[in-house]
Amino acid sequence: MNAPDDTAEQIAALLDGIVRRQRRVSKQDLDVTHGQLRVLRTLDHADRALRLSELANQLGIVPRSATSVVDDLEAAGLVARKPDPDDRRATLVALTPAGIKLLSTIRRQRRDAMVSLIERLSPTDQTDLLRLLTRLSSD
Amino acid sequence: MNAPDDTAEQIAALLDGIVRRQRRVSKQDLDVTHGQLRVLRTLDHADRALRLSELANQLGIVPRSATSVVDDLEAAGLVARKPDPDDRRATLVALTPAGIKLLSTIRRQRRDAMVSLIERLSPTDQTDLLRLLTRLSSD
DNA sequence: GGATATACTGAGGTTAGCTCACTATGAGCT
DNA sequence: AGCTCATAGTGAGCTAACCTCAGTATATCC
Repeated sequence: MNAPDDTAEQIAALLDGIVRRQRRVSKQDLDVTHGQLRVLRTLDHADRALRLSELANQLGIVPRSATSVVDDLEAAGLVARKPDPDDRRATLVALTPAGIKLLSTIRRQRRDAMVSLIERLSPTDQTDLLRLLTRLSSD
Repeated sequence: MNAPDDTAEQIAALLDGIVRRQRRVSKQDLDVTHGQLRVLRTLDHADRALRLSELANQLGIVPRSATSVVDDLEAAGLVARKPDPDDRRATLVALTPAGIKLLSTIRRQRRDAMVSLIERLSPTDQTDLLRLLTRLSSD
């Protein structure tokens, strides 16, 4: 095992460990799962209703997987489905007032473990990290 | 949503996305799963047989979860269990020659998607990333 | 108007965890 | 020695977050 490999393996292990640990912690005191929170954030970020397939695409998952998450969020009253007036095959998914409220509560209380962990880095370090991770994501 | 929150949320999303995507890719052309590979690497890194509970601890999972991964690896002939001579309650887990060989094949062929992705960063960037992620991991 | 493509969902599978309860063994106390 | 309590591993069974494949409804294109 030479040095560069070792560094890369260490980074891989850290990335993995951070995500895994935070994901586990995050569900402990939140009433939504990590996957559900990702949907809420994506919808909020888009600032409009998204088609289910659009949502799946932005989440990097297949549409069928998005269906299930949206099912659960809809049952919890946090998002609502409505038919797309332009295409009767499609379904639009939008945050409900309850969903918007929950999201802002989570943000205000820093209940999102991953985000609050990252916020412990200095702004400069956050910028550096963002740059490096963006490079890893591109492609 | 103010700017710092936005940066942290972007970082969180990237971290999550990178790990998720790479994990999915990694199982496509490897004959071991991501979790199994983590065990092989941990044993290799330790350079000795580890107790099941020690292994679990290093992986950041509960012992019961390690049992299952080791079961599968043992069935594949990549690791072997043997009783701990010092404590008859304990089991030691060690890489078999086949496990060592597979691990070196994976490394030589850069078949580990996450590691090869990271290796596209310059050594300097890798060092920076390692530093930042280590800060996120500590605690 | 018929072939082909696209949007979603039902059914069912996998990975990577988890808890809870049990057995076997070790360690400490009297 | 005997009793209690702790520790190591595992069986049983659960969950989250994905996946594929097949099916239905609608749109589009020739």
